[in-house]
Amino acid sequence: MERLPIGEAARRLGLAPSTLRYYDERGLVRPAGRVGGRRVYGRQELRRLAFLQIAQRLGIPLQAAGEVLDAPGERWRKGLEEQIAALDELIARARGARDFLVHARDCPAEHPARECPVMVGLLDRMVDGTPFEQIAAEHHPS
Amino acid sequence: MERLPIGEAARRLGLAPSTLRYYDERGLVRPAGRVGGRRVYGRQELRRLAFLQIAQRLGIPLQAAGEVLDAPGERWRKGLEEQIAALDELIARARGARDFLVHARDCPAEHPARECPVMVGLLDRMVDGTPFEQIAAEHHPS
DNA sequence: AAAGCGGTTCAAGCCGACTTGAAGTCAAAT
DNA sequence: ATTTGACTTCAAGTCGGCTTGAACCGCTTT
Repeated sequence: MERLPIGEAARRLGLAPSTLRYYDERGLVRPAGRVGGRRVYGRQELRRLAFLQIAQRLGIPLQAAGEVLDAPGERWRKGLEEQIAALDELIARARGARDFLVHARDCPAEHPARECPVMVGLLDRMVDGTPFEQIAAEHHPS
Repeated sequence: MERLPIGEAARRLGLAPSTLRYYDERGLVRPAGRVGGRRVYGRQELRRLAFLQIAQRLGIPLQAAGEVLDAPGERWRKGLEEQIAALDELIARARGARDFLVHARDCPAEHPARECPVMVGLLDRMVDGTPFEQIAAEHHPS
């Protein structure tokens, strides 16, 4: 059972040791134990770190991710439902935005954000209160 | 030609007036002008704000979004290419993560993050250095 | 014995994106 | 005449997520 010192654990996940200390302090990922006062990390902890990394790259706050990770049975599943819904929304928005940017890129106007009628029209709808989510969804019906 | 005071402009976009002042100060969105010392916003500025809103919700830093918006012709298109690529990556990651969470949700284990073999296996691959992008891409080939 | 390495704690600093508070201006409504 | 409301500036505060710096410890290598 390999138990890695902080530096090695951090290296594996592409993080700085200070980050792991910070996570420890915040109670997000506590080391498996201490050996001579030094933090040592095991598989479980590395997995927790990996999980947090994924969550974080998707814009989920560390706090929320940590809670999902610690929630038992039912609560865990509920937390996941929320995150899945959030991801579905994110994906829809991203696809809408992508189409939008692709259009902008292909538009012959010199300054599409000012001249392109499609782009301007879309922005104007936002200005008039239509949430981007909706515009994105229209253009990209799930 | 309607020129809205800061409060009205902010309301239209669901922002706080202080946010618009902040954007002005940072040079991201300057009001169309001043009337009696007060900021007034026109269509162009509202569109800029809408654009920044979209960008921001996708995790693009304000600075970057503002630069894309101001870049002329070729540079604009280059900036867009980058953002489109970034979005493609984001979408791929999000879809991978979604599958991952869906699996976790459907896993009968009490604590999937600890017990579910698929989940644990995935996390372990990350621990061993495989970037999540790659794992996500495998599971969700574009 | 001294230097280097990798850890330790604690406090402070930094960045982005704002928000909040204090003090003032101005026009319209009571 | 005064109060209300929306604005102005400027300085400072907040929050998340770290990083940095100072001082120290214990082991190994030179």
